[in-house]
Amino acid sequence: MTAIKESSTLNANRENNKATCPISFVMSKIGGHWKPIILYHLMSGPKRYSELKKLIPAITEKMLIQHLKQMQQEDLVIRKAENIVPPFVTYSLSPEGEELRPILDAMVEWAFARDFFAA
Amino acid sequence: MTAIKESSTLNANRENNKATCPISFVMSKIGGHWKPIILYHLMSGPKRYSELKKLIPAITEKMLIQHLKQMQQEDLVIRKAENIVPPFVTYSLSPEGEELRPILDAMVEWAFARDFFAA
DNA sequence: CATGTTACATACTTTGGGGTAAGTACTTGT
DNA sequence: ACAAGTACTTACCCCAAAGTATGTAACATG
Repeated sequence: MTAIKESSTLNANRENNKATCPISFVMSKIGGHWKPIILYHLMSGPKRYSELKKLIPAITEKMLIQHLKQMQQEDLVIRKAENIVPPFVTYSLSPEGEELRPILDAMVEWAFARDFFAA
Repeated sequence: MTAIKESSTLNANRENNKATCPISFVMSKIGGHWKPIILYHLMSGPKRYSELKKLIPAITEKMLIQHLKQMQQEDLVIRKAENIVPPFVTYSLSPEGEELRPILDAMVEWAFARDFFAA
């Protein structure tokens, strides 16, 4: 989880924005390159780690678990592991994560109302 | 606007995500450190360049115009300049920018429903 | 006993977003 | 003549997020 240098203006700004702008606050939770995509796929139901990998071919395993862990720590997703071998781990939206739906839905709507046309 | 290296996996991924995930598509428009804050302030009405500066003390002038220009190019904000000296430039949400309100409002609501308590 | 499967971990490198600092144009006030 | 105000521009640097590569545990199966 790669420690962050305290006393960098970068991070100071980030923290300040999170504390003073609700939009930035949300962005700090679901922003970045991969979190949106992971959330998007989890919106259609719980998924195995390997399923997410297949659904998001471009993502590296490092990025996938890194963000899953972060979102888990922030109580946005739930990790459920069957104690078997080979492992069987399922990720799903937590109740708090489910409450993101209005936001995510609004985004999807906005995207499709514009020049976004996915397959 | 600092040219971007073609053939970097970083950017290739970004482009791919924008094209395949509506959430990422929206994030590519309103993500980053400053765009959310700028939009947040523009939600309460048109603002002068200098007003935005005062409202967002931590932002540098470079970042402010950079993002204003980007959002202007993407038709999210409108720039209106009176032809006087000293200059008088006003920024406001475009019609397309206004359509972001449901998203932004949902974010604000989510933020306040959680551990976010701004002044 | 070697190979496959699943869900990770970790050291090292790259890169692009953001920060710093300084300068510009044009006019008004003193 | 010089400072002040407004809205920028530009060159240079830094660092944290993302990418690359490789390794691990624990069993199941041929």
